[in-house]
Amino acid sequence: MSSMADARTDARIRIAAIELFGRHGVRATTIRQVASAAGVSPGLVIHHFGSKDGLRHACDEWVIDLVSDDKEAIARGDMSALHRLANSTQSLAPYMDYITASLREGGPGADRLFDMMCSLTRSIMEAGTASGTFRLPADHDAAVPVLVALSCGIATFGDQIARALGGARLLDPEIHARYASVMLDIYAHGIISDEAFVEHANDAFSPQPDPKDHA
Amino acid sequence: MSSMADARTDARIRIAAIELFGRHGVRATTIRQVASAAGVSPGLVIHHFGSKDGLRHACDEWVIDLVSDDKEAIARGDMSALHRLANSTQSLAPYMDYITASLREGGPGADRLFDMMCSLTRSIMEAGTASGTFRLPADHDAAVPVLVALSCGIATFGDQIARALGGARLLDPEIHARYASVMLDIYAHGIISDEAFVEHANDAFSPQPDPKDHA
DNA sequence: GTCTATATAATGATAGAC
DNA sequence: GTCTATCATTATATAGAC
Repeated sequence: MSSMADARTDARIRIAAIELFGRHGVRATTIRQVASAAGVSPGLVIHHFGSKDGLRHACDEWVIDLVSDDKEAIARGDMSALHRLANSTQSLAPYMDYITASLREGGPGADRLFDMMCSLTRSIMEAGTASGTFRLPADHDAAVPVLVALSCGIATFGDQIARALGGARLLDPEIHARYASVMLDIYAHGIISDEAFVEHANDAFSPQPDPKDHA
Repeated sequence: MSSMADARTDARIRIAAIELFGRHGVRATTIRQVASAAGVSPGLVIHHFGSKDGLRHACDEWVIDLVSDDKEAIARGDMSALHRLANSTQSLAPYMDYITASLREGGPGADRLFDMMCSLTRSIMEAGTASGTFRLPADHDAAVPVLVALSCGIATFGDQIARALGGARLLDPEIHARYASVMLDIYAHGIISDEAFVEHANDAFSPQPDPKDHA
């Protein structure tokens, strides 16, 4: 249950990798850094995981299992829709940096991870829609990945939000209070108020690729 | 106005860099790749920009100026709020990959770029709120960077959205139509319908850092 | 301004001792 | 299982010719 003092060696390496991959990105993290953080030699990392790519694959699998377990646990419990969302958000929070880093890196592990995030989000949102707490757009298949991408955007660029508010981390109490309030407002009421213009608003989300450069 | 056939050499290098940095990330892109794409030798890239970091800085400055010009042009024109949003979205579309890549890399250029995106977004949203088209949350200082982060999330993870819908690119017509429809729905009506639970919903966006690991 | 050749540093991965 | 030592590759950056 504790950090990684009593964990098996391969688990310690994996924990250190998830931490560093999440913080600096997969590519920017070296095997030496992971080994150092785990308190082992670089050679041992290769011994256990075969290669850096093998290490990343192991991290992907571990996080995918975590999200999967999360989804099943939430499905079993009899919480309210908002409680389900809060539960999964808090449970995944320590790994959102890794999740978004892995998604950015791409590859089969990233795809399966995104799909699993969608699966979790769908089960939460559909249950909440049925109970009247949430209001998922009719096209569930499209709405779910969009919501996941929006949420990953917050996780990826949260530090910039914090800095724009004069802080360092989105989780700093004062910063986070303002963020949560705004986020709730947006998700509860939207930001487009004039319904008369809604039918014309499609253009706003249609960045047609412009063949001409601005050079 | 055309791509980069008739551009000055340093401009060609910068254009190629923005393209490759945006597509594969700054770190994953090598000077050799940029030089090859620009049709010059690796040494010439260094000659013009001093270092890879100098090249990235030049790209940042160029894109910052672009966003700045965009903001001023939009402020001058007498378009509707939705037209303003659509205009800037389309104008920035070819550079969103670079913008998000640079933001992820961090550093002073990234910070100034994010601030400029906020400045553009604020001017659009505040004008639209005044005219009744948009409904920006009361805490503008917090709402604006959140909206920028959400928008950057779509740009960063758009390929995953497309893949989840059976396509390859978010800009593919059928895929994009569904995305735009869902996005408009979310931004027009929100996704939380039960206002009675809104006051308890703060938890849903409060991922309190859990000191315990799941290992 | 542009190129080729090269120095230097860092990284992923291997080999073999303990 | 774990380490040290090392190889091979790749990348940034330099030096100097044209």
